[in-house]
Amino acid sequence: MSNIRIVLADDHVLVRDGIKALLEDEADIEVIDEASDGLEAIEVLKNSDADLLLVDIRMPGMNGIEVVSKIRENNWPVKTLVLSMHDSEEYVVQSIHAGADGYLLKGASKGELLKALHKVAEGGKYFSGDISSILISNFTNGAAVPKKQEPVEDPFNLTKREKQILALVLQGKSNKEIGEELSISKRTAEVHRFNLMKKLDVKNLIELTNVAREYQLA
Amino acid sequence: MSNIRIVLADDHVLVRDGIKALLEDEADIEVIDEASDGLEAIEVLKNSDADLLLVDIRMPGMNGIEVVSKIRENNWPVKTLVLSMHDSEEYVVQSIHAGADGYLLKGASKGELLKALHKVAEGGKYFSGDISSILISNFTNGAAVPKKQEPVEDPFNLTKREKQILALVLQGKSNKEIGEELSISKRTAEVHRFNLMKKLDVKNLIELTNVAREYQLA
DNA sequence: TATTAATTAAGTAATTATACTTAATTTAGT
DNA sequence: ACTAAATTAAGTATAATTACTTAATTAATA
Repeated sequence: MSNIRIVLADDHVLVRDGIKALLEDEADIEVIDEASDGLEAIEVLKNSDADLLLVDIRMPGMNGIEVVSKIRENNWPVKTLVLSMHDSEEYVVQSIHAGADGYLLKGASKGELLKALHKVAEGGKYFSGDISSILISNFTNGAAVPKKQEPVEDPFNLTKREKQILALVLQGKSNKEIGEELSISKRTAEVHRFNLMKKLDVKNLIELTNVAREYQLA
Repeated sequence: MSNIRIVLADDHVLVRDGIKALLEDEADIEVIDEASDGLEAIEVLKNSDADLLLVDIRMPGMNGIEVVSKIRENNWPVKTLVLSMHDSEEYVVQSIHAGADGYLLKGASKGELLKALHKVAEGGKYFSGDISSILISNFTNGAAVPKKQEPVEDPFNLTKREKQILALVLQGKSNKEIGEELSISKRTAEVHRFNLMKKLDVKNLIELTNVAREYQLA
């Protein structure tokens, strides 16, 4: 197995140096870059082939959780291990939601850090300590429970024909196919599609499907 | 502190008797009633001033989770501790969602049962064993919905880059925008998109979003 | 190191969608 | 019956996607 290439992100030089020192004599771990805040971390990651980002939660500008979110949103092939000086319930849950691969509480030892790094680098998950209680409390107090959305009255003033066309669009049909299905000109279907986009204020199909889903149109 | 008044619900007499025997020499615990299925449990609870329902998941008619749901729905002032002979992820999550105050796995000892009973009776929560991994896995796969969605190993053989492009496509980005974002040619983005469509065997964006959602790709 | 797999990117064409505008017909409501 | 709204459809242009092929350059793995 190859080396684990790590990027360190923490706003305290001392902390970074400390961690580097800890990892110095690990043959299979390599700190290839550092960042002192979230934005810098993003920049660094863009131009690196790091395997893993070891990131502190609390940082100026963009915090660790936001960095993790960004990474996951864009599907960058980097694992993320979040370090926290606080075992706040909030942060743990947020990190998990953001898609972090692991979470280490402040009390973590060197051994635990190494264990976590390896586990995560291999594609696993690592969450330190007894966070089940934290998770459960969050699980039960509704925060993690998806609220059921009430059926919103279509606020877009779609006409019947437009709804009809929308349904077909959402089935992946092309304007030509829609035209054939409804026995109208393909150009007419185009117009309807155009008007739909305008009314729903979207600029592409993806947004259209999202809005349609959200408002349960069609 | 007053006694803990318990109602036992389990379809096996033997199990009920066993638990009663276990609790017999506990001064502060009192089994005030029993039920052999879910419906009976509901009836019994209506006409009692029990503090806690100790209920098995698997029961004829109405199962333990449904009973818990009913109790929570109607806001009856009874704590609920769910007993499970199976440590299925499914049940744990469902129980928590239903609003159970505690969950005991089959491996639980007498000591653990007592601990759980006291904790729950006091208004706390008790979840046995290491269910944090269960919770996390359920927590992370999107909504904390108790739907049984197997952790389908992406059967499409998408490469890292392809997953990355997929994420951007699903954000409604055009090939040009994707190219700019990843600092590659728009033509390259086109190729990736083309390969994605082929691999996922879809013929338009709509199907792509559906498949991606279904398999939780990206 | 050898070899496969992944990423990159250009070429060529055909098809589709986007972004409007204008305007002729239906339909529907008052 | 009158009017507004809805449906129809064409014109014009640009942009984007689809559907391939070929092929060079990295990475990863055996």
